[in-house]
Amino acid sequence: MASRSYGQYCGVTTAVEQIGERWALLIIRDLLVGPRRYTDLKQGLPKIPTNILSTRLKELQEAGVVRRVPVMHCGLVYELTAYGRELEPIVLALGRWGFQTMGDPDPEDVVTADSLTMALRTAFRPDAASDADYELHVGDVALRVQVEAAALTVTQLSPPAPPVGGRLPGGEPQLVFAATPGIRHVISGELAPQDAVDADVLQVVSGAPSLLDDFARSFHIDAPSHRQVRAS
Amino acid sequence: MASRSYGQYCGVTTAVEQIGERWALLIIRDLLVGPRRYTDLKQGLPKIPTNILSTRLKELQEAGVVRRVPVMHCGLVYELTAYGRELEPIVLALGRWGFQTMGDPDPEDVVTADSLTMALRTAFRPDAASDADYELHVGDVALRVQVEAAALTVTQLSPPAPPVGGRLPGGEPQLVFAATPGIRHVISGELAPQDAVDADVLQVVSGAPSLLDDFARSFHIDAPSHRQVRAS
DNA sequence: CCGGATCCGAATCGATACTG
DNA sequence: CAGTATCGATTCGGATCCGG
Repeated sequence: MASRSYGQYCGVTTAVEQIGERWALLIIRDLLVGPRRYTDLKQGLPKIPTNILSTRLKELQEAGVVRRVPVMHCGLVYELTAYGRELEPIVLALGRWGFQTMGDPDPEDVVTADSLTMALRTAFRPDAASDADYELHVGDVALRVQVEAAALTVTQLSPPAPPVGGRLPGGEPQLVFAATPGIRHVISGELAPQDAVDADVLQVVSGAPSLLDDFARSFHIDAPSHRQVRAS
Repeated sequence: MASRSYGQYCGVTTAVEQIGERWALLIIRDLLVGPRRYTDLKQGLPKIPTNILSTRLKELQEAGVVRRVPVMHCGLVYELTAYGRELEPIVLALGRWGFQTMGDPDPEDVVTADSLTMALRTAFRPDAASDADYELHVGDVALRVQVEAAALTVTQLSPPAPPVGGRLPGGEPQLVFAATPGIRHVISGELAPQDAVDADVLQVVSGAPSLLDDFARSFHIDAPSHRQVRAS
């Protein structure tokens, strides 16, 4: 295994040796949402081979990033250690960085509940957020998105996952809407919410469409000023 | 190449597809210090195979992270684009994160000028820094480390590299000292500078040893409070 | 169903050699 | 100086299988 060493004595190198292997950071991304079972992770990462998943989980435990916890009612879950949770700002920053060059989705690309949850966290602007209670649908994924006092709470409705805090969201959402991947143009500010509705990128199921403006203010990632040049 | 896709539509996934391949982040780390030639990168990453280096450089250009720039007097350099430079806070945060679990160096581990430069940047605390002018030696690497008005300037003396700003540091350093990798215990606060001198972790070549205390205050990464458990 | 382990072909990585 | 070319060693990906 020393053959995989980068041969340098440096903090960045150490970090990359611990979490730089293929799939590792995506496992961590999902675990940042909450503890997950092996099967949950496999479903959230549809293209990961099962042997890679178990290998990575072992390596991440070895590195002190992930912990294996037995759960009383049949089963066990993987969860981040305190050390692993320190990666949250880094993963969020990486998500913001990558967002800027996201193109259109491949036909085979999926949006999972955990990745969408983290995407909302990357885009959340506490200082610009107004209190609101949304229900967001993207493909098969349904999320309850609650903003209160500059704090974001995301609960997965479908597929259902236990809320992190332990409480289920009460009451009715003020706005229920569905989005296509084109919503990224709304998040980047290139497309106004009303125009997105007109272009069928967003669809209001119930509630006041004007709340979409609040949503767009609360969840925003600036488009890159340096016009990205990409060879196709 | 689509076989290497993670199959998800998500900012983190996009980022990892762009900079998550083996060696990529270490190339970026070195380029964050300044533009580098192919040969410079190869020397800074002694264990990278040359075909991997050229493959990564091509991929990073394709992703808009790196640019290839011809230089007037014979040769060409690679440099980060504006998009690539946005990774600086992420790489620094990763370096701080990884620093916490750095053990002792393998016998074959090396310390390079660029990795040490970035290590100093990760550890730099602008708010706690006092103005000073150091010369630091670690192995074959010699660095001029200047702190002025809460700003850090690192110049590579050996091996010599053109300073980023274009100016060579003037005057004499106030303190010249040599360090072994054990300096990480000083950076983490586990070892007082004086004790480090007594333990031969640090050696003052010239200047007032009391300046080492300023250095330790200016460059600091807290040890993990959550005592890391690592299986050996 | 959960939590993997095993097997095998395909792709990538690593080391060295070589070239304009 | 700035890379290609080659080739064996590893790892990855996809599928199947297995014990609870």
